[in-house]
Parts: sequence; C-alpha cells; structure tokens
Amino acid sequence: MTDKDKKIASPARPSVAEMVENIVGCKWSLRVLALVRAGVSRPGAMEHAVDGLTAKVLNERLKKLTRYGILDKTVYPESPPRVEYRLTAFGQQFSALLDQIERLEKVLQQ
Amino acid sequence: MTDKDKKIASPARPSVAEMVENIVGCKWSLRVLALVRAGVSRPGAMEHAVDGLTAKVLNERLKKLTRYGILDKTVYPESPPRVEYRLTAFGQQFSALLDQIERLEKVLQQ
DNA sequence: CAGTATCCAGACCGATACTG
DNA sequence: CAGTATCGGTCTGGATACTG
Repeated sequence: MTDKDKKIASPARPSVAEMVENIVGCKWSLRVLALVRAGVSRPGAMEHAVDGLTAKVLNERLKKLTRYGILDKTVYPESPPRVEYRLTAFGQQFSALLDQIERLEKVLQQ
Repeated sequence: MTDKDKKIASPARPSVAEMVENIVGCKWSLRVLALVRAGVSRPGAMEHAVDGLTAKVLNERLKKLTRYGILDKTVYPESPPRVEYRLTAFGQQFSALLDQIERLEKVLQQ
C-alpha cells in the first residue's frame, strides 16, 4: 500500500475529482475496473487476463477501489480460498466513465 | 518535462484510455482543464487562480494537454508577451469528462 | 488461490534561480 | 509575462520471496 492510500484511510468524504485523480492516476486501475465490469471477478483471473499486472499491484488497486466504495469484496470460506469482487451501485455509475472514454476513442478515430 | 512526457513525443496515436491515465494521473491536470474550459486562458491567470500550482508544473501540464490535441496555444508577439490557451474541438469533447465527474459528485452527496 | 513484505530504480513535483 | 534548468525529497510500481 502506498502512502497516498493511507492518507484516505479515514476520508472526510473525498470529492469525486480526488477519487478520479487518485484512482485513474494509478496504473492498471482502469483496466481492473473494466475487467470487473466485464464479469471477471476473481483476482487470479484478473492477474491472468492482464499482461504485466502483478499480484501486489492488483491487490493495491482492488483495495483502493473497495475503500472508495466502487467495488465490493466477498470471501467464500472454502479451501482453496475463493474471493470475488463486484461493482457496487456507485461503482456502476462510476464506471460509466469507461463508456465515455470509449466514446472519445471513436471520436479520435474519425 | 518528465520522462513520461517524452515517451509520447511522437505517439503511435495513443488510446484515449492512455491519455486519460497519463493526463489525469498528473496532479493539477483536471484543475487546469477546468480553468481553460471556464475561460481562463492565460498562464499567469491560471497560476494565480490555483493555490499551490507553480509555473513549472503548469507549463508541463499545458504542454502535455497541447500535445494531446486537447488545448491549442496562441502566442501574440507583443511586449510583454501574451499567450492564450483554448480548448480544441476534441478538447471540448474530452473535457466532458469533467461534467460526468460533477454528475458523480451529486450521486455521492445523496 | 489470495494476499503480504521487502527492496529499489525511476518518476513525480515542489522550490529556487534563471533567460528572453 | 512566459518559460526553462536544476536539484532533491517523496512516491510508484515491478521483481522476488514469502505466509495461510
């Protein structure tokens, strides 16, 4: 975990602009968000799906996204352990940013 | 200028996702973008408007936003020199991200 | 499988001083 | 006023090794 992360441990309700800066500014965040949105819910699957993404960084991102109320974490007490991440209601709205980015992508391709 | 900046000097058309990561990841970028959008076009005015923003960092942001085709720079050959930055057509669409952020802000406040 | 601890090269950005 | 050069502390994130 980074120091930046620690600073928002007990946030005075960070603004969305701060969230966006802090989340999007971190490498892999958008990728991870897109994966969860696409139904890839398990960390192992995410790590496998994204070339170059390591477990350490992935966990940092998942933690941050969870702390911001964008993702929801579920732990199933099995062996081997199974964990799933899902978008929260707010996370679904937040991830609409991905749609707008995609829209801009098309603008650029013309 | 940072090394990250140099890498996109001759871009193979960076994706919007990369642009977003690279721009939003840089502190002050959203603030600067919002200022230009609000009609604050001169660097001096921007520096004066944002507490904590220094000329060096401001120029790095303006350069990057210009290189990405989001801003347009105009130099008036006067003395003292006058410079103005404006949103390009693409920049206007890009800065719609700010609207969505503002929308999310309201979602969060409920 | 999920998650953490440690290390460290390199990037970021704030301060300062400077040019045209 | 606009912009650059340089320095230096801090943070980032990739590699590796490890626990439960």
